[in-house]
Amino acid sequence: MPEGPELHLASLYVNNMCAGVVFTGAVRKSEVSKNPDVPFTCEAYRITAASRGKEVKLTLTPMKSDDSKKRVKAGQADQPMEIVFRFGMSGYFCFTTEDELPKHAHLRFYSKEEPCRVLSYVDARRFGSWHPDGKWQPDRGPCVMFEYESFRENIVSHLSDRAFDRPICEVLLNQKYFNGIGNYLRAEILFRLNIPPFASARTVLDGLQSEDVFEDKKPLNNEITDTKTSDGDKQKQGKGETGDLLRLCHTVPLEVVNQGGKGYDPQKADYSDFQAWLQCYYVDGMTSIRDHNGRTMWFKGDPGPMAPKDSKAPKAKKRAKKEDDHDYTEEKKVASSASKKNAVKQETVTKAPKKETDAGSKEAVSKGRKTDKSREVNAPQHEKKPTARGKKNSSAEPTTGPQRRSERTTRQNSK
DNA sequence: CGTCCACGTCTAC
DNA sequence: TAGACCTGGACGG
Repeated sequence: MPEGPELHLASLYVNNMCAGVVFTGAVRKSEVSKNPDVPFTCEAYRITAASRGKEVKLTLTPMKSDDSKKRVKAGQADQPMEIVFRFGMSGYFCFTTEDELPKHAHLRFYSKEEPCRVLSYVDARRFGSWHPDGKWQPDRGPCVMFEYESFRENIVSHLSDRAFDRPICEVLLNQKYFNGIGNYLRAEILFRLNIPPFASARTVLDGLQSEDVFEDKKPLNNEITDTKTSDGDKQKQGKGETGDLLRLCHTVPLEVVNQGGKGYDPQKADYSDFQAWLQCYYVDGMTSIRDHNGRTMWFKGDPGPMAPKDSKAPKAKKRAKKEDDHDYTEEKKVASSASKKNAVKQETVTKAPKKETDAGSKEAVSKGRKTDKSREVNAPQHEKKPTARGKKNSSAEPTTGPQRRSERTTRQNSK
């Protein structure tokens, strides 16, 4: 759910769902949350939202009342309050009736309706946070989607920063420069330009200008153009019709925003559109290894010179999840309508069968459970292919559906 | 039932 | 550069 596009869609969701809605009372926090209390109580207020990179800001605005001039009741807010949210791995906003409150609704705003509805910040894993100070996190850079010019300028003018000493795929997750880019976006962006994920960031970015020379070019074109125009070595990416790396850090997230979350029918909201949109992340036939921070990097072809030498390949499972959680597409609609859970889309990545090279034995993974990341998995050196696991359906390709992208499992071995 | 994995930061050796 | 912080879904036994 939460990379720049999802945070922005969340802000649109709040603005759509809460337009015209009057909220009242105190802002309530769940017992279990360690985030700060939000000291705001008001007889009547409205809520609006805005996003910047991977943050969303809610503005609570007190409404004027006849007696507002006279005396605001003690403890009642008369000034707007702003709260900045970061979504962690599982945060999202949801507007429901009180009895439909989802599990893990950690911060709640109650409407004045009867029966009332509640705008909730929901976060199962609780990695997300909110900050009543109302400030965008100071060290985060300009939004890749909506502050494009300053985003470019910020990078071009700081290329000497040691932060760019690292592989481009790791720098893309540095929010000081790429506010809004996350794990699926970095894979999609690098894949489209055929940039080895572990190529030096500075080398890849060197020479790019603050001004986007593709500015008035046509928006984008999904062709993968594997034209591979790279005869020479100096592949200064950026040719072709898509634009340079920085431009894609802007346009690719916007493609997700423009999908609006998915189909036209909010009730059916499933994630097949999003899955169909993915060209690399978690896509069958692609390769994946863990970067130096233990995050899985999906790509195709040459990993690049700075690839972790010991590099481990992530397991290889199946996948039938939903990428884009939460359907922020619904325009306002009565929250009470029955929403049936339609079956979730299944299908998916069956790992390509491969010969499992690993010796199996080797040093046992003595460290037991670690944490979210950094699992030591012996990687078959040559082709690190995730081991195959059972395959489910999906074998035959429906004549109609585009399904999993590129069935061209062309294994373009690097060498 | 147990293991592995997940759209992200944070902070402590 | 490791953990820490969390819950839950998909699989495997």
